[in-house]
Amino acid sequence: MNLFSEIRSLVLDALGQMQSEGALPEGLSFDNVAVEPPRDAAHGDMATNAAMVLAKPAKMKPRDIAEALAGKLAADDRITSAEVAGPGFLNLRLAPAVWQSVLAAVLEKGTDYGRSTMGQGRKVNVEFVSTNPTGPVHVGHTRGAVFGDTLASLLAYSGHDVTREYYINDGGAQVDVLARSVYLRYLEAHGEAVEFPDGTYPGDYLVAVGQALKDKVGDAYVGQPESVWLKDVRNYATDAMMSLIREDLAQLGVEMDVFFSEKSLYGTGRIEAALALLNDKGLIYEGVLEPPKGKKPEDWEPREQTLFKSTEHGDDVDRPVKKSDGSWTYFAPDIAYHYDKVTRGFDELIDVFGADHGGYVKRMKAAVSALSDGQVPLDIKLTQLVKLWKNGEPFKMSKRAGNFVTLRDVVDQVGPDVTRFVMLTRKNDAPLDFDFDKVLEQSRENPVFYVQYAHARVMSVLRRAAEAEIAADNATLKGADLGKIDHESELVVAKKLAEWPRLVEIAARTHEPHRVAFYLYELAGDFHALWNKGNDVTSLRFLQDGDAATSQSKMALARAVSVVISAGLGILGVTPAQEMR
RNA sequence: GCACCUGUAGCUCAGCUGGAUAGAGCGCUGCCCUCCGAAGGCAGAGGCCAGAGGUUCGAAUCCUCUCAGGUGCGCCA
Repeated sequence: MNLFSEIRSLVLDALGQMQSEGALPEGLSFDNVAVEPPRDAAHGDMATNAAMVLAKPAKMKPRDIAEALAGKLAADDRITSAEVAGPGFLNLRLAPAVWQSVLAAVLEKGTDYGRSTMGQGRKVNVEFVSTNPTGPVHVGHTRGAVFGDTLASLLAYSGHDVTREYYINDGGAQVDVLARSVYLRYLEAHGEAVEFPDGTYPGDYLVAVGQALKDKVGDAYVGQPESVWLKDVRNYATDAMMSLIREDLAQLGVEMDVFFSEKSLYGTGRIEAALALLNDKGLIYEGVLEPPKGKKPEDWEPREQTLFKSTEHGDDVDRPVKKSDGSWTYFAPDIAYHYDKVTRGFDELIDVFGADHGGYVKRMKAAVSALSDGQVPLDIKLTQLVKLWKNGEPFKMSKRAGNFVTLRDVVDQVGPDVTRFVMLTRKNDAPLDFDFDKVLEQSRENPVFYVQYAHARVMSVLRRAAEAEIAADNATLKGADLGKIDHESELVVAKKLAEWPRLVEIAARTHEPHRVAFYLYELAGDFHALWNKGNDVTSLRFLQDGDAATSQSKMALARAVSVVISAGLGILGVTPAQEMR
């Protein structure tokens, strides 16, 4: 139930009537007619721009249309007033019964209130994290992990058929480096003194892998050349890293549906097939790229390479798919991978990258556009850097993990719920400060706390009701007399709840899950405000001494708040607090 | 040099794909606890939405240019 679309339907019906009565010309498009909450609540509950949007095509004065429309709308018993304002806005006020019906809907549908069919079951693939299988997940990837996972949940909640996917970069030179690093740890496990030259991974997390390798193969690889052990060690090490990464993600509550191996694309003809398709479209050629101007690489020399004509699909320059020695660039398997996603029948693709991959956006979009003949949209979301703070200083990690802060470092300190929520307190394309002290602070400044506190307060009320022997189970609250919820301060909260379904659709459409976190903060604020008014105005308290019926009505409102908070936190992957400790 | 992102109150940030007098937290000023948890709430001051043009009934939002910060730019992934 989305109240805003209901009222919009009402407006469109009224406009249709006006047409049939000749008060409005035929053939107008109502697509741009919007019904929104006005920026200033003093203007009313909802506002429509219908008159202004239609004035020009109808060749009428906006105020004339608005006046006529107001007359129609005022006849509906949901509308208590319809006033023309400003250049032609129509401000609507809704009857308390409408807001009470919102509460009833929340209690009836539970956390499914707000669920939308907007996605119409469209298949969406969300690829995220996709960190190299060479070590643990670090904080930068953590933000992408939370963002991607939450976006996936949000899309599922709004009626999409979502697949969460991880692309394992196990096909390039970095996994050879990993293998050599593990080999050194393996030698170390045999008691040899080893040094880690530049370009290897010195992190402590490989110690256990080297030991495990020793336990598995004994001394079979000691003193042997790479040709003997490299392939085996590489496979062994990447498997070990992937299980490490899965554990890290599990700590955050992230579960992938598909792990897709880059390696599986090599030697199977799949890269060749994808490029052959591009070639058939005339988008592959041999050529020489210009050096980047201004910042010329020292050792630049022109070389002929196999290039993808990405400029035909919106890129700035054409991109190489083969190195000058004839081997594939990183881009080539990526093309094949995205082609695979297209052939799996997804209606829409989403990639979540770190900001340092911003340079790949245009070429990836160009590739998908070419491969799907423009049929499958690809949205690429970039997550900006996370800066960690502790005790007022930038937080740096010991060298143990390889000189970076890991997901586990963060989760161990503040827990998965706080980690997830805080990662969404900024929109994805703004940098994020993560302050270990502030995120655990118990104040309004800390949105996690503030939202959880609101939920805990509702739970507290329900517990107290039980102590006072007032029934407060869901069935009872559903049957409560919502007509008693009519004080302006209470209706403010109900109105906020009415916005939830609309917010879900906006957040899903824009691929911006942070909107959910901000909404919950606002909802919590409205609820806390009402709670505090109960200090002065006893009739606003949720529990009314000796009046079970009224208490149950008030608790129905409180319960509705907790339901929507639960639904929102559910999308964010955060567990609602039952009490604050 | 080019591309992408960012620029909104003293500080940290929202701002509904173009709506009305631009919002919140912190900080500042003044209030509210014999009262379901004050871990909270109420009120006030504080703005050239980086700057300049343009598009239209209407711009923080769209277009162009400029300035400032960030991230990248073939033979790494």
